[in-house]
Amino acid sequence: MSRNYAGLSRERIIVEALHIIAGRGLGGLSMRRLGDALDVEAMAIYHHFPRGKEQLFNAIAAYVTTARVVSGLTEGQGPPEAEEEEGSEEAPAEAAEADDRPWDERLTAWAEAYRTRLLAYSGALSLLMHRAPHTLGEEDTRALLRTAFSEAGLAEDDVPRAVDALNGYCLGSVAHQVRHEGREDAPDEAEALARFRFGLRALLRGLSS
Amino acid sequence: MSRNYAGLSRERIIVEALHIIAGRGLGGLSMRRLGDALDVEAMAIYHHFPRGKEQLFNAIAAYVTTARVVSGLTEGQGPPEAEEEEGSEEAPAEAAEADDRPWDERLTAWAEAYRTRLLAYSGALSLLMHRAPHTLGEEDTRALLRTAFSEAGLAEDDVPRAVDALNGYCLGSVAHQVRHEGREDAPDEAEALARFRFGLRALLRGLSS
DNA sequence: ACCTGAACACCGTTCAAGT
DNA sequence: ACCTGAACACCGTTCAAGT
Repeated sequence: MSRNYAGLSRERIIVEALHIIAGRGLGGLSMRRLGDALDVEAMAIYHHFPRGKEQLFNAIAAYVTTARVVSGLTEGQGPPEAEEEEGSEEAPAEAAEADDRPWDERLTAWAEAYRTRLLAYSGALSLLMHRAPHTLGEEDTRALLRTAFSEAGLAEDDVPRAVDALNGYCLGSVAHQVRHEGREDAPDEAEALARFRFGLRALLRGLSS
Repeated sequence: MSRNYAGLSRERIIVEALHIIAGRGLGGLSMRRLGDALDVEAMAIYHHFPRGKEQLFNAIAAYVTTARVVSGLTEGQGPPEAEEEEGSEEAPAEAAEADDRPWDERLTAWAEAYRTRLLAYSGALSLLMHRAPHTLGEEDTRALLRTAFSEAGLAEDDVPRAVDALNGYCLGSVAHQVRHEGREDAPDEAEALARFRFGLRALLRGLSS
């Protein structure tokens, strides 16, 4: 086989990797398998992720925490992945049109969207456990949450605590759900969503009182 | 080298595995390295975990969710690991002496102990993401939490939702903290604990109102 | 710049064998 | 029952080479 202009890109690699993770689990993702899926020798991936699998994992974690979920899978916007020195090719920022809904509706909407995203990439959930990507998307999110909690009347010192509590609740709820998936006593998605909302309402009520 | 009565046991293997995970991360745990640490050929481990690394991971997850933290590390009680057919050699059940403190104190005490345990084994946190061990310890815990929430005056249908919310919050808070560890803007352990308590109080207040 | 192909050290697991 | 040792298929990564 001669030359192969596979038209590889960070995003294509990440999306394909998420496909494999969805199908065979995180342990089923190998550089060679990923290469096969991309019609490329495994080593070609190293040209786009010079620091190898670790860097790919970081990029996936960044992608999962900032990509938009459109259909059943992916169709996200680029891999932000600022990661140390790199010049952070960032996503188009989504217009961020002023949202005039009350603070609790904004927080609820954000939380449910975040939950949906985490659930869509649940196979990669454990990657998020040890990687907190430094992306603009994350900063935007924190700003959004901080503003909402300020509007809710929280003391200045309490705002970052409330932001962390909400983040923790969302991540943990999805983890708890995925963790029990496939068990006979596991609730179905409808009940899981009901439970998520129940706890979310309680948390927001408790935080603002 | 002739015979080698290494005195291997499930518990010794698990504890040693957790040592390696603490030192080199989950990715640094290999059967061969684990064998070396136990002064044994890697293949000896398969006699105690016939289904290999997957079974070992399950056992570690079960251990982490039910072992007691004594000193800096481990010294937990045996690997419960009911796991499908197996006859569930369970831990001695810890006497479970009647606790007459009010419900919110009991829940707070449980949550903080759980957090401490998760933090002590934070390297194995991602193992918990896809494995929910079926142990007596877990059942005991759910019973304890259910009772407390019932005492708090929750409607019967709301009790399991509250239990899940609390579980999710604890797991997610630790995950969120570990995720940001080593980042320059990460809070220290004192502030992390303060944030955990802040969110926990809010959640309990919201759940019982 | 982008991709290949051979090579190296390491990995999980099986299987036959030892005591 | 408990452990060894060789073997096999697979893995991540490096490096020199091709275009």
